[in-house]
Amino acid sequence: MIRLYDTMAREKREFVPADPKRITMYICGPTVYGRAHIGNARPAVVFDTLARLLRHNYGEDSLVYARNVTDVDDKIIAAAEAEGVAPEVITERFERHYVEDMGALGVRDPDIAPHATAEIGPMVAMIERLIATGNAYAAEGHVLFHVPSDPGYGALSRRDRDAMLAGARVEVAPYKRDPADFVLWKPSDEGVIGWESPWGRGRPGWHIECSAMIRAHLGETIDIHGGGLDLIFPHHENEIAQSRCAHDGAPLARYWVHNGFVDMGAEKMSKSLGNIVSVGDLLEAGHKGETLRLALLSTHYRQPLPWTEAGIAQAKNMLDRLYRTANDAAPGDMDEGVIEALADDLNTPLALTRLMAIDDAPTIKASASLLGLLDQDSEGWFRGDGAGGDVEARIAERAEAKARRDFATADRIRAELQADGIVLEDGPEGTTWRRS
RNA sequence: GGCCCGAUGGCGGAGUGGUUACGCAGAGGACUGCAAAUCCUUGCACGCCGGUUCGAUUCCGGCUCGGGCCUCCA
Repeated sequence: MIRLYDTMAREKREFVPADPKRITMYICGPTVYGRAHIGNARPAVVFDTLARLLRHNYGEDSLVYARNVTDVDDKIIAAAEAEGVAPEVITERFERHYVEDMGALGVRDPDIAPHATAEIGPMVAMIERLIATGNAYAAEGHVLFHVPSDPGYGALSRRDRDAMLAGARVEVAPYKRDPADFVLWKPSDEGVIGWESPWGRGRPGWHIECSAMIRAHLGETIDIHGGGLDLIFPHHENEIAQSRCAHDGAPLARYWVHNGFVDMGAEKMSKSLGNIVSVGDLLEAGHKGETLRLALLSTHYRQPLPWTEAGIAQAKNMLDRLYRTANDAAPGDMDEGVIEALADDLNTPLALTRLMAIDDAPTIKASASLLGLLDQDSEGWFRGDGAGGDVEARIAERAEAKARRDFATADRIRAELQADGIVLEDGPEGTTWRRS
């Protein structure tokens, strides 16, 4: 039995899929206009882990996991203009980076990765439907969702109308009937990416993209909808309103799952503050993707995650130990304790603790796969792909020195290799090496 | 200002109405020519003030501090 904390209910609920043979999960994916930072990586890793757990419990083919790519957006348009290139140049470049970076973190590709620009038809259709039901209206080339037309609005974020208006920090556009109304479609100027529509040439608003793609690929009501907790309002609230109103009241998702933030000290990590750490930078700095993944999983997904060098080092040390113990064992049976921890609202810290406590190599190997860890063999982990160079020759040289009890020479060789990041370990079977 | 979330040892972090995990780092020991790895041992905590209770880190209230959202930021 899997339990998940449902943001809508604000409590852990037993997860009961509508159809155990076809579980549907949708995660808000990246807007591809820049390199993914470690905070962007958290939901990708968290929901990848949830997907692994669901597949383990219900069967490999039981899950349909969709993660979209937002490839039409004002920030993309701005980035393209700044570089003087077409938007596709930007979106293709950063989607490629995103896939590479997430791959390095052991994130499997979702089953479906819908692109907003390829789904304009369904979006227009949903907007037309919302106009027909009286939940939306066209004004000055825009189409807006009329929030007061949906009495259920605000249930996920638990805010009432007054609270929303009290804190509004954006000037209300004159064409809005109500200050809370949000854009479904907006006009595109000459030269800006756009599509013909019943309301003129334009482009979709962000929220309608997800609603329409969910409807097109997964259906009217899905089992799990996930994303970062900053998306609760307005993004997910708006998705809920659009989808419910367009689907005769059918709820959009049965479970809402949100991950917490990664923080760098006291400050929120954001591009505007310039204190971001991109996954690419971390990998370039020599950290392995698997280390970053473990660091991301060492805190429960709903808790804020402090991102520090010490935390990365700890994750690396833990993996060293796990790889030593697991050696190159073939996966055996999974540990029930690990499964149970994950099944309790994805308690990855507890699962990791239990993983560390296992002393049977095949069990470690199998259990780690649920967490997306220990995916390579130990030699790959400790030595990497790079050739050992003359390491073996130096080891032989040192063995000769040791044989004649010339420890000064032996220690000098060991120190020289150490300086190159090569650690020697003398064992009963002779000397082995690894990268530090 | 409104809504929401959090506060555990040097760091990370789980969990619990009563004997308080575990990991990383540190210390001591074994092993080693010396190391490394491994094994053994080990110190260190539940933000503050009240309340409920035989008993609270755990439940309730207040406070302080921190974080998030408040119209397109994971």
